[in-house]
Amino acid sequence: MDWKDTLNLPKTDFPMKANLVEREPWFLEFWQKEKIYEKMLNRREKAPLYVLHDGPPYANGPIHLGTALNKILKDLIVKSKIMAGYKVPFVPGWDCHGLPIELQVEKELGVKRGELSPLEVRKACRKFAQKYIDLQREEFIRLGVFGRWENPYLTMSPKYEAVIAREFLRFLETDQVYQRKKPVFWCPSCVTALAEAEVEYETKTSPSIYVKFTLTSETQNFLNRVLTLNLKEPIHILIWTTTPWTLPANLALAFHPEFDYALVKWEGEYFILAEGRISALCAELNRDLPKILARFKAQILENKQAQHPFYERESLIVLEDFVTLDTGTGIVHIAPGHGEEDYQCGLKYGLEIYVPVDEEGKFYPEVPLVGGLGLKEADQVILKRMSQNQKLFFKDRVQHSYPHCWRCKKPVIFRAELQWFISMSAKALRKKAIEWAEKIEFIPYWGKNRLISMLEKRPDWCISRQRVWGVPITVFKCKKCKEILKEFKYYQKVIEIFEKEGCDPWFVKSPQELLPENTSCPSCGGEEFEKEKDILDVWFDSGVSFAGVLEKEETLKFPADLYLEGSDQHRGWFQSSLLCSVGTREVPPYKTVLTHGFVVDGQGRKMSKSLGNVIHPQDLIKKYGAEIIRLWVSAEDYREDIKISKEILDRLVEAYRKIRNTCRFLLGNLYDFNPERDLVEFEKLPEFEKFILSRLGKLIEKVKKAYEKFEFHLVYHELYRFCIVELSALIIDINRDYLYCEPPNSFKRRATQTVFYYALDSLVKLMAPILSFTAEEVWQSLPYPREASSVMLTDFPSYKFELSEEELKKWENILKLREEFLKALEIARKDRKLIGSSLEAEVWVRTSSDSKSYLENKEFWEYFLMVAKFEGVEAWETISNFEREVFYVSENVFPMEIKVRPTNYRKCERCWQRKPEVGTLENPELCKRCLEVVKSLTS
RNA sequence: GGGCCUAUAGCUCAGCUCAGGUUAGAGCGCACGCCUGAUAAGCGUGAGGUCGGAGGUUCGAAUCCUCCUAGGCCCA
Repeated sequence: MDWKDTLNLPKTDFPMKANLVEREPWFLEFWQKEKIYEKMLNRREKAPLYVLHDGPPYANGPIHLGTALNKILKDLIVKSKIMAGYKVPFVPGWDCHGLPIELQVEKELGVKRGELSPLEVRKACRKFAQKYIDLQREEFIRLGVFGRWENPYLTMSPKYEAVIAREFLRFLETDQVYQRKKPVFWCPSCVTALAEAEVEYETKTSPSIYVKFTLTSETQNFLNRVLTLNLKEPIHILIWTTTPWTLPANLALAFHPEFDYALVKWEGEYFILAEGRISALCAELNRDLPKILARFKAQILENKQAQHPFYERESLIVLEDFVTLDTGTGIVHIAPGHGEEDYQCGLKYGLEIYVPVDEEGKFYPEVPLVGGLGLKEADQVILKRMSQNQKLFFKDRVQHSYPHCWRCKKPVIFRAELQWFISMSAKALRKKAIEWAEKIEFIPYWGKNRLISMLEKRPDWCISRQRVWGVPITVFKCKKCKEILKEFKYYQKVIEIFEKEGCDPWFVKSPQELLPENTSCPSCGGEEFEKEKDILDVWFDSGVSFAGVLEKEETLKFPADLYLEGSDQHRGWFQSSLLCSVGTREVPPYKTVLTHGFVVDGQGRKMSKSLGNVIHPQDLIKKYGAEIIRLWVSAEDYREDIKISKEILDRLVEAYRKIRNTCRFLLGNLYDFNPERDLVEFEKLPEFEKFILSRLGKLIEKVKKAYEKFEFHLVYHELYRFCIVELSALIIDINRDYLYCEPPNSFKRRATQTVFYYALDSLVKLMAPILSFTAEEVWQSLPYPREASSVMLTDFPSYKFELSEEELKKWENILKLREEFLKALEIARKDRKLIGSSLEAEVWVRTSSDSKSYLENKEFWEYFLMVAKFEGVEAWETISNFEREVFYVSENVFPMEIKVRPTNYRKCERCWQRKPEVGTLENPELCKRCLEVVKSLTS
């Protein structure tokens, strides 16, 4: 007879092979059709609200692993928080405006800036952004991310654009906005400002000149005194430049605060230059080493003056860290209107941001010497003048890398233009933001310092861009007196228009059409106005999302509980949001900031096309399914760089299979289990079953805590480990006999099933936020009535299952002893080939250790070790010696000795256990237990 | 060049900031063996680490300090 038919073998339709790639879409459809996310929220109608505000990704391409990581992390939080009892509405968003899209659109259309009307460009940009919003939305959904996808927030929607303008006006109203010149890349040939992305670096030949700035007599006297010299001849500060045309704009000379400067005599003249440049300069200029008359630090010269080389004007001596000893003389000529560092220096020393060059690269007519000239001509005139008046020390030509316009390919210049700024100091914005940052929770903790140190150092926020794909800086200026209209009442109408039509009208309507009727300048009574042409920095767009989303949506709240983005956003969104919120609401927009690192390859290097190590989420979905990406996100500690590689993915796939198979086994063995009917009370369970449940209780506790602290990698590790250790290696392996061989409704079997029931119920819920697809699949395969139509509509388990300290200690010991027996069995199996399965073994143990009392229950150990016979002995002399036996002395439990022998008992053909009675009963193939079971089945 | 961060077995992580103290742990993978009633499964045993490197503080450092190396993010 084939006894197999009398066993309770596992039954389930849940397949071993996941087939994620094909199966996932089915669950996506299920969640969508059943409106599961909506139901999750409805279940929590009265629950405490937890708002995770989505930082909008930029809508200009398909998602990459970084975007996927970010959204999945958010999804883990949304799902786990809901299952933990919160209401977590997630409104995804997109950042739609900005230069990168405008550039890509111009490229696609093959047009240059200004060739199309602003509205045409804006229309194309909107279409472009919408295309990628739709694409990314599908990709996010495919990853199993839940949220209000049908109605996301878009920074280009009319309502949102109106909010952006409205928030800008709040800054304007409160006098936190001002206009000031700032150098930008400028193409004189295209007559336009350029963004950094529009600049290409090419090799260019330029003049290389050394110019003398002679000390004023006052400064010279001062220096003589300080250095106790008495030089009558003039002393020159020597500078080097490759742009002679910037000399008319020179206002200062920068020294480094730390360098040693030398006063030298060179061919009868006196010069000041950095000591560290002397020898290099001598080589370059082919001169002898000069005599050093004195050394000094530049501090003594700070705020003194030198004479401009060709104007009746003085140049201020300043100190700057950016001066280097790589080239030049260690002294840098400063023209605040023509360079970024020069500009910063100008601000620091209160210099005018002086720009004598017009939009087409010509000097303004009133500029002495070079008025009306182009830059090249000006170079010549300046050089000629300086050689005439002996200020030109040396002249050469040099090849260097220089910025060029990406459109016309001609060299660009740095030229200061009027820009709009949000002041960090006017209303103490910087101070307030830092004070608030102190109170915000950062995960990891060091994010706080990072944000604060950036806030401390950041300059005023330049919010203007000379482009069209964005929200205009809504400012009217009186044509007559140039007064800015600041009060909101002048812009009421504009905002109303924006709310309905978006901000397109600003670009085409006249100020009269946009202003309220009969507006007159409050300052001079003028009735004609001009409107601002620049648009806002996109960081302002997303920075006010708290106003556009959190405050506008009834389901949300301001401030948010959590913002979660990559660590690059300390400079980006975290900062812009904080500034916008504190600047207009006096409070921060978030309570907690969580940052994650960046995705890197297996060696920890960033992904780049040139390294060829880029991994695309789309490929992973096709190969492994979204589930494996989700598992990857959970498994890696996101606070550091997040590695991904073939090996990591292989490991994850293994882990996935193990978890899946464990669930499958539990499912298969619960096929006839109905918790309502068959569940055994915890207190009535046998001790091993109770022990496993106590471990399950610990697991639940740990996992819920890990979710709470956003430590998902611990969730993954704990769940995975539990499947392997407590389930697969212990109770599944050991209690399989009860499941298969005992009568279906026996206590032993029901007790084991009870453990399985709790384990599966807990596992499927605890893993649902991460392995959403698989958890749902398991849930739909449960053989007993489900408490909800989707696992997503359940709560995290809260089973306790506590054991006493004493019992826990006992089990710690039992497991330790088990290891010793397994070692002895392994020697018998592997080294001596005495046994195969442990069921063929007999085990004797002799010990006088503390553990002795744990070893007294012979029946328990036979069952627990799955051996034919287990005996404790007082002395080895009491049992006879065998040829075929293993004698093992434990190294970890002292003193303990174990003997293992192959058994002589016959194998029960039904349960495969070796029992003494087999062969002596009415059915010679069976053991006593099986005989009874079989009888009960047939009766 | 500056600010912040990271570095523990082949892989993923514990332990390590504000709390230094037994032979540095886990799981996977690997090797070997077993099982064949979870079977493109399952079980067991074993081998893997100068805790990135070098100094220092200390009776004692993976843990505290300094420097260096490699890498990441943000700036210049």
